[in-house]
Amino acid sequence: MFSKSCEYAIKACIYVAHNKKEGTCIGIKKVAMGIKAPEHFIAKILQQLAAKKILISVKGPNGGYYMTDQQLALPILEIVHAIDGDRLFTTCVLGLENCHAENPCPMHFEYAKVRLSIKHILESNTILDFDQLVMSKKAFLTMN
Amino acid sequence: MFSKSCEYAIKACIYVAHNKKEGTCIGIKKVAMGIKAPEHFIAKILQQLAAKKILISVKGPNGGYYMTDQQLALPILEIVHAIDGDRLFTTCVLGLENCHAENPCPMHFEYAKVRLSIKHILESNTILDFDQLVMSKKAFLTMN
DNA sequence: ATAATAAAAGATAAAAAAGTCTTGTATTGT
DNA sequence: ACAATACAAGACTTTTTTATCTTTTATTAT
Repeated sequence: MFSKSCEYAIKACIYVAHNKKEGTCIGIKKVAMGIKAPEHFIAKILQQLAAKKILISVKGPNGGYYMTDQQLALPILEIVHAIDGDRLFTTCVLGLENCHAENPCPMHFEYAKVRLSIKHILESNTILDFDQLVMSKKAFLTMN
Repeated sequence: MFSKSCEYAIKACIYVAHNKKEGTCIGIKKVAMGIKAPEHFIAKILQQLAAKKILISVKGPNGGYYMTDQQLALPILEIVHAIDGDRLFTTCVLGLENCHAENPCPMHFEYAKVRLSIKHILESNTILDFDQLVMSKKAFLTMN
């Protein structure tokens, strides 16, 4: 479904979202620990997300990453797009080069519905939504 | 979603299904061409499928693979299971080690529904069903 | 100014997945 | 029996993905 990078990206955003006060940063090391991701790997992902304006980076002592209220309100789909592009919604489930309604693979139409419901999940949930689930311990980013 | 091997496996089964008369085989080369898959790669996949009794292999001249009526009636899910195991239905969409209802990731419950509808597609369509779609040109295994 | 901190960036390495090649073995038509 | 055919099996290579390491640059507190 998602690339490993994208999984980390979603979890990292939720984790950064925990620090809501604007201007207060959370460093890479804490993020990496908090979501159990390799530090240098997550560093690159956060850079990409910052480049796509999904979060804000601050250099220097007490630097790190944070999110504005507007960014917190972004749907999870934005993160997926930033990291994996649109391959999730465009590549054929059976690997056909250019699978579409006029030249469909046997699963095309049935899978199209699945794709829509995935899209709906990613569109209707914001980063803040998932953060609140985690804050209220209704969901988790790691295992206990 | 599926591994490349699994994509090929599904297409190969549908292609082999075209030859319905029991005892009449289709060789690896024809299968590979018919679904545009690398010959040696598809060979291994067909071996795995034969080992799992999803199709039958025949050695020697005029040998190859064929399917019985019972095998034609198998749901696509059987192929997926044979090649990819159950990872599609068990691994967490956000990569958590052991994501379940008591320790769910933020997407767990919503994605569970998606998973069910994927499972439903794979259970309710047999190899023969997809073969008939292809035979009647309502679906394709390659691009035109 | 200087030292400490932390992200940025690029190079490198390890692991996994996908694809290829070679050799072996069974089967069948002649 | 023999040669041709075709699957079987394992080794090997390539590509892609994931992860790590090193150096650079920017920022800030002292």
